[in-house]
Amino acid sequence: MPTPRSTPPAELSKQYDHQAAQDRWYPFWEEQGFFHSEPDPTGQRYSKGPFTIVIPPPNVTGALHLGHALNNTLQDIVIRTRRMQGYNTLWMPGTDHAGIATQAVVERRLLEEKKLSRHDLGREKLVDAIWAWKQQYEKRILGQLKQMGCSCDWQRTRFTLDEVCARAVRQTFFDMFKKGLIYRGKRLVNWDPFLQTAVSDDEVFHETVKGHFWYFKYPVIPLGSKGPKPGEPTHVLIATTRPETMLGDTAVAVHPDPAAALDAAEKELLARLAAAPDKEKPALKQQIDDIAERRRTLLPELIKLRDMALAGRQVMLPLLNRPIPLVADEWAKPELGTGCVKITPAHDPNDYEVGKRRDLPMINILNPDGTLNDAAGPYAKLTMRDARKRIVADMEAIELVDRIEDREIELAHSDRSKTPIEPYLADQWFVKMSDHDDGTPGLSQTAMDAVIDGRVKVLPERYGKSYLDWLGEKRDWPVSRQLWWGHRIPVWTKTGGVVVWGDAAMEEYSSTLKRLLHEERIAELRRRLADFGPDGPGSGLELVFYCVRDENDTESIEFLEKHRYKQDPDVLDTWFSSALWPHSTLGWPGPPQNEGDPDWDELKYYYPGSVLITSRDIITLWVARMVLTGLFNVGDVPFREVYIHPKILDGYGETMSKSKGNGVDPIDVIEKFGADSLRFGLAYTATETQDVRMPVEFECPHCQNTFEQTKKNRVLPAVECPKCHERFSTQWASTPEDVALPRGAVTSERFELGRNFCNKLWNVSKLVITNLEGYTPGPIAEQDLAVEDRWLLSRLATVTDSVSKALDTYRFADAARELYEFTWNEFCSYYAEMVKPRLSDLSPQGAGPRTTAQRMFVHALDVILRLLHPMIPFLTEEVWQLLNEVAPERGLPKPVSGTQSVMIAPWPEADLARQDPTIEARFARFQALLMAIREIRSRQNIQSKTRIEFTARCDNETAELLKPMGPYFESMAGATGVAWGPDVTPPAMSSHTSLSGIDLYVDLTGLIDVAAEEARGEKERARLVPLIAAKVQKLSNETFTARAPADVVAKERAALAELQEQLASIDATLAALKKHG
RNA sequence: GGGCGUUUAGCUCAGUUGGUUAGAGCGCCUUCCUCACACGGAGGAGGUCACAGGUUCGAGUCCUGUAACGCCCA
Repeated sequence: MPTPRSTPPAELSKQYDHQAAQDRWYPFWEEQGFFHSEPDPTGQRYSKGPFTIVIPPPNVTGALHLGHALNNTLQDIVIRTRRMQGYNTLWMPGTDHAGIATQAVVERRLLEEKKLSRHDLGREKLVDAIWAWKQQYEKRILGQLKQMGCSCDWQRTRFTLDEVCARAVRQTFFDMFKKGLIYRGKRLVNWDPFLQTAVSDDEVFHETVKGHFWYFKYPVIPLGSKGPKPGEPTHVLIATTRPETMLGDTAVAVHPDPAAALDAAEKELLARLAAAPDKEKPALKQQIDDIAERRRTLLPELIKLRDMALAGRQVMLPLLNRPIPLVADEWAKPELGTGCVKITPAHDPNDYEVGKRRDLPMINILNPDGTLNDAAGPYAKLTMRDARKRIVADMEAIELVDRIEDREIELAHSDRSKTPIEPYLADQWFVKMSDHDDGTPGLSQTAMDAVIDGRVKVLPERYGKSYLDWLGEKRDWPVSRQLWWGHRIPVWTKTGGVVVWGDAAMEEYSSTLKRLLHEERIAELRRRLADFGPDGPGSGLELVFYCVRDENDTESIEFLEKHRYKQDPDVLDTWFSSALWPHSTLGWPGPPQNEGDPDWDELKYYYPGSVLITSRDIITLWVARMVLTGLFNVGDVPFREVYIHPKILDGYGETMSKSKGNGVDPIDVIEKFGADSLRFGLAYTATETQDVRMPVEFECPHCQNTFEQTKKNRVLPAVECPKCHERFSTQWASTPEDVALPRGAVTSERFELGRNFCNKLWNVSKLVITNLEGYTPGPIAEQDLAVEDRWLLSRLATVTDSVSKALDTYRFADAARELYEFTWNEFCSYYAEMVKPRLSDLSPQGAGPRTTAQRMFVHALDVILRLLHPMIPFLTEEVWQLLNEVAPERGLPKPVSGTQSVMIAPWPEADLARQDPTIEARFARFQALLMAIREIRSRQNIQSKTRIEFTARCDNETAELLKPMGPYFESMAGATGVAWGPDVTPPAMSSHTSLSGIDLYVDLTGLIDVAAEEARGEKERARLVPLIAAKVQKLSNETFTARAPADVVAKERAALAELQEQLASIDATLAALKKHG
């Protein structure tokens, strides 16, 4: 593809056309192959070696939002910078299948649109439907990334469910299984009865709902037939918010030392009371009184019950008439409720712990669909809700309900289906995270060590702590999900019926197995069989687990299935495949087996990656797991550095999300402001703090008016523009009339900064380009450099150096701010203005300076473009291509040909030898004087066309420095300097400003507004007098002069002298004005 | 309950190891559509740096406590 033509210079528009640049240059980059990387193991092409980033794969549940835009912009800035710096850069892109989230979205639509459940549809068809969704959103997401300008290696795009990733998942599971790091066990999970799957803790939200506390009496079973012992309670009183769970009760607990527990609770309350603010005191006192009351009324009975528990006594579970033990356990808090608590180990997390401690049976009363199972006896097949009604009624009928209280309850809901969660005991697969029995580090510890010893650096550092805290708990990782969309667990299980264990049975199989399978797998099978003796694991029904490594090992699978082994129906947690992302995408466990698989060399060349850039909410779920699987599978960390960037919040400090309606679609921003503005705006806000607030606004599609998005209007399906009063639709539009309205974009004014900056850069580029007539490339002789040239080269060296350093250390905002300041306030406001006279001097004697000016101007722009390219790639490319036409060879000290694209241009080197503090100081004086003249013009209301004259009283040295700047005062302030030096006489009618070391007088004969001058003088006086007083006091403080460093004291003295000088000269001016007035 | 963070101009944010008179963008006011740019130029107003103590010659910056807000974990 030939290089597309930029717009011809003569036709350059006043405003930067971002759309045209994006359309022109992205395809160009892609087709030139600039995004693609190939391994270069010998280092022939890239002496600096590889620089690798793997994308945090966005999930295919929905389109990208602004948080993704930030994440990917920062990655692109890093990768583009490194590419220009000469690294062999690979940015590995792809998407994540996000099992539960995606399946939930598709299921919900299925239900809404076709009134079908997943069971109506069946596994295969549902999975097909989800794949169709995935195709649609993957395309959308990758399209969004491209519109943002992301320079990913698209040829390598991966998806966490594709063949390459699946192979890695199977191999990892197999290896962990073989090493005994994966096991199956019972665990209480958050069961979503609607979706019929376990959901993780992260997918649960709590909501306060109105509920009740039911007080039930469980009869004590008397000893023998004589009835209760004298003084012994006949009933135990328990309170519950979920009466239906009593069907699964297997004990009632009482505290083992209720007196001590009350004392401890009281002591804690007293301590809190002592420290509490007054307004909280009454409530605490009330609680303390309550404990005293309990000690009198409740404690004797609790002690009796405790003794009965220790004696092994039982109570009768009403309705089911099942004897259950009284147990002594700390979970029963004597300061709360009735002091006794029913224990339902299979349906409550705390009770589950009690059950494990006290070795209680765990009775599951729930079917996966949320109805009760046979364990519920007469209540089987009822829903939980119906069962509750029946049970309460039945308990009342047998007079075992003591009382019912109203109460607010924190009820867990599934984030995916919005239905209440049922705690549910289920078989789950786990990855063992704790250390090994022999004391060697387990998976958690290896990942912790990598951060502790610095093999992985977490930035900003504080996030290393959350990583270590979380891993430090070494909690086993539950990896099964009862879903249909995901990596199926590669374990075949033989259940029920045929009970097979021990060597005899093994013999029966081994001859067949030997023919079919690897030796090591047989050994593994044998070991497992031996481990599972007659008592092991679980109920004894599931006995043999067989893990098949290779999905295509149809022989093994057929063999297993012929012998009535069944594959586990569950799939793996999405994070299991995401954890492998940094090495699976590079072809682990290679070498390649199928045509098109990534070459094994790639892992060797690109792994470990250089940096992972992500946001803080997945440090634990994802980052930690990538580190541990990387170490486990590859033997090395997945990346050297982790950079955590801030989160984007809306104007109210709330997380942006589609469900709140405050989400900003990056595409809306791109359409309105351009991708460059989006990127620059995001980089500008990416500081080291945790959050970025971004006020959100609607844009009316009728009149383009923008107005604030509020908590009220952001949930409306249609909004009326407050200006033109026309209506437009939002993301919530659903009725035909709302949908028919034009859609209003949701953006943020924060991106105006980026747009304005781009426009400024565009225009100064235009200025350069249109002034290059007759340009010839060549070096510049030192003596030909003007003051502003040397100043700019000095600044350019400094800026190049500090921007490079900022980008190296992920200080994106610093880099963006510095480039903004430099480009706008120095390059545009000063250099461009100062170089104009030379450029427009077409006389023969002007030819030399003009040539120098052109070479300088184009060089500076060239460097600025390269420094800004990673942040604003499209605009810089557009201008780069224009420069390639009008000044194909350019640059200092020696011109070189502009590269085919700015994205492959070399990163600017800071020429620190050009830093010149003297010239910068001189320039600063010039700027101060210039601004003072402008200020006088303004306060005297002098027309811009009116020329003025000024006199500067200063020392000879300053005069010599500033005199040569005369022409710039002419061109930039319309002012002529008529006299310079210590002995000048101010004009009779003049306006005066006192600067440090310079008294400026602007001749205002016939112009002066005396009142304005007096006002100004008085104002200055009012400002200076207290400053001087403060300084005098400071310097008369002997401890200050004695203890502060000498240079600080000297500085203060000098400052005081100067202030006093300024005050004196203002006083003189005021006196003169009075005389005239 | 534990951890992390934030609190600086009307709004959104900078402010490096404590050291001149605390900065920017937007908004606001005045003025100018002058041949790169009104998405612009020139000028201006606006802050007891959340609060209370402490360390120090000196605190927006360091320490302690308080309050409000946010995020993560339990």
